[in-house]
Amino acid sequence: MELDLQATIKELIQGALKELDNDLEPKDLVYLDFPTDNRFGELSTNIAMRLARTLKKSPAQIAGRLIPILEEKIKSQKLDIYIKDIKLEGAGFINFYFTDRFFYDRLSDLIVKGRDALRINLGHAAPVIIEFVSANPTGALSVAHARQAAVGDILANVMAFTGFKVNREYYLNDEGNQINILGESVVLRMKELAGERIEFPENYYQGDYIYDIAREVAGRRPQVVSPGDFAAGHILGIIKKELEDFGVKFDSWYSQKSLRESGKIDEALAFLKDKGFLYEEDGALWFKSTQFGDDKDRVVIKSDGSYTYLAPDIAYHRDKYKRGFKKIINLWGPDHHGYINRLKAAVLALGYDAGSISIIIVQLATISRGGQPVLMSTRRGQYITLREVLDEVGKDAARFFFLMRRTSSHLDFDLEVAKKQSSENPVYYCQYAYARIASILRSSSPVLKPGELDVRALQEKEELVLIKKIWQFNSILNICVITEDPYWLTVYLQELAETFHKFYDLHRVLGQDSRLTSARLALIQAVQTVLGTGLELLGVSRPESM
RNA sequence: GCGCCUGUGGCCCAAUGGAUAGGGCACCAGCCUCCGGAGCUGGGUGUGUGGGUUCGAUUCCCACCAGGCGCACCA
Repeated sequence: MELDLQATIKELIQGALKELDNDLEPKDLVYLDFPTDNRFGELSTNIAMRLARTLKKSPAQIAGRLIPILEEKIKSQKLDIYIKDIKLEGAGFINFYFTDRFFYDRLSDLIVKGRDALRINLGHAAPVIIEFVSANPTGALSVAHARQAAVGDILANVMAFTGFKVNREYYLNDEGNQINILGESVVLRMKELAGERIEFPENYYQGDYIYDIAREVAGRRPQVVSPGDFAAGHILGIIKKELEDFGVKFDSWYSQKSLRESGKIDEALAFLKDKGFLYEEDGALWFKSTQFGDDKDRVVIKSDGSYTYLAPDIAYHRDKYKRGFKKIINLWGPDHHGYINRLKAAVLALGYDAGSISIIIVQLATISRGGQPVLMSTRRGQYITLREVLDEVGKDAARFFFLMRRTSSHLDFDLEVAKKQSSENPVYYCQYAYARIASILRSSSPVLKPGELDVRALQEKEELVLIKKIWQFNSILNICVITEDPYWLTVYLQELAETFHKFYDLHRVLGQDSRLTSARLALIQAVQTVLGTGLELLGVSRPESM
C-alpha cells in the first residue's frame, strides 16, 4: 500500500489548525521534524510553540485543543493502524508515535518493489535547467570547478529521481576577450618556438599547455584561421574528457557565439529598451538594474560598441525561459557573488518571477595533503586541476568528498584522507557496508514472496532502528530538494552505514531459524537498496566486494 | 572601504529556529572456534566577544575581533 505518512500528517495538522482558527493560513506554518531522540516518537511538530504568540495562548493550551482534533481525524480515517499516539512533550512539541506495523509495512513494500518504492514525486515533471561549471575553455578545470561539477551533477540526479525533468547545461564562453587573449597567447608562443624574442604579458595564459597548442597550430598552419578558436576547441575537448571521467555528463552545451549570431542578444536588449529599462550615458548603453534591487546600474554595451558580459547573459537567461524551463538553477563560484543582483534584476526586468531562479554559490574548495595546504596560483597557471585530483584519489572519493560540507561552506579536501582505506574515509565506510551485505546475500538470497516472509520476526532494537533509518531516506531527498543542496545525502548515507554496522556486529543473519534468517536477509537487502540508491545518486560505485 | 563564507573539546567537523550541542582523529581499555576487524563497545568541565529578536539562538539581526575569498565599460 502506498502511503506517505509524513505528508498525510502534515495535511491533518493543517486541517486541524483550520478547525481551531479559520483565519490561520497553515500552509507555510507546519513543519515536521525528526526528533533528536527516538524516545520522542517518529515525527515532531513545533506548531503549538510557533502559534503561541499569534493565538495569545500557551503552547500547552494550543496543543491541548489540537491533539483531540488530530486523534479524532486519525480514528475516522482509520490511520490508527499506523499512528498509535500523539503526545505533548518538552517545551511544547507535539510528537507522533507510529505503530510497529507501519514500519513493517514500509519494509515489506521496499522488499517487494525495490528501489521504485523510494521514489517520491516532488517535481511533477516540471522542467528544470541546472547550469553549472561553464568554465571558459582557456585551461584545465580547477578544483573549484570540480566541486561545482559534483554538486550540480548530484543535485540534478536527486531532482531527476524526485520527479523533475532536469536538463544539465554548460554555458560556453567561446568568444570574447578571454578567447582573444587565449589566441594571442598561442600566437606569441608560436613566435617564441620559431626562435623570435617575445615579451609575454602577465595577463596572458601562462600554462605549458599553450606551448602544446602552439606546436599543433604551427603544424597545420594553413588550415587554422583563428588560433583562438582552435585553442578553445582543443581545450574544450580536454574539459569534456575530464568531466566524463568525473562521471558528469551534460545534456546541452550552449554556445555564446551562436547566441550572438542568432540575434537573440539584440532582441533581448530591444525588449528591455521597449520597456524603458535602458539608457545611454558616457557613450555606453546602461541597464537600469537599480530599479530592480541592484546597487548600481550596469553597462550592457561599452563605449567601444562591444557587449559586456551581462548583455549575452540577459539574452541567455531570457532564452532559458523561452525554451520552456519553469525553474532555473545556476551554480556559480564565489567570485561571481556580486553578479547575482544584476542578473536577478535582469530576470525581473524581463518579466519573470524572482522565485523562478535560484543562484547557488558553491564555496571554494581548497586542497591539502596530510593537513598541509597545497598552495595555488591561477595567475601563474599553477593550480590543482580536477585531473590531478581524479588521478590521485579516484572518482568515487572525489565526488563524495566535494559534497561533505554544505555547498555554502568552505571545504578542505585532504588528498591523504581521501586515499585512505579506513574508517577515516567515509566513502569506504559506506561502500564497505554495501559490500558486506553483498557478501552475505551471495551465500543466501532472501525469500521475497510476502506470504512466506514474516518481517515481524525482526524484534531486536538494532533491527527496528535500522528499519526507521531506511524510512527516513525519502525525507532526506526532500530536504536536498528544498534546500537545493545535495550535501545532506552524504550525511545520511554515513548514518545508515553506521546503523547497519552496529546491527551487523550484534546480530547474525545466517544460521538463525529460517523465519528469522529470511526476515534478516530481507532487511539487509532493503538496506542495500537504499544504500545503493544513495550511492548511485552520488555517482559513486557500489562494489560487490572490496 | 564594501560584499560573501567561516569561527563549536588537543585537532577536523555535525546539528533544514527546538528537547540532555553530536561524530571522527588522536589517546586509553575491551570484542574474532561464528555472515568480510576497511567493523563494533566503553571512556568528554566545547558554541570567538558584547548586545538584540524569540516561548526557545550554534543557527536569525546589529556591533566588534580573527581567518579565507571577491570587489572591471573582464568573463
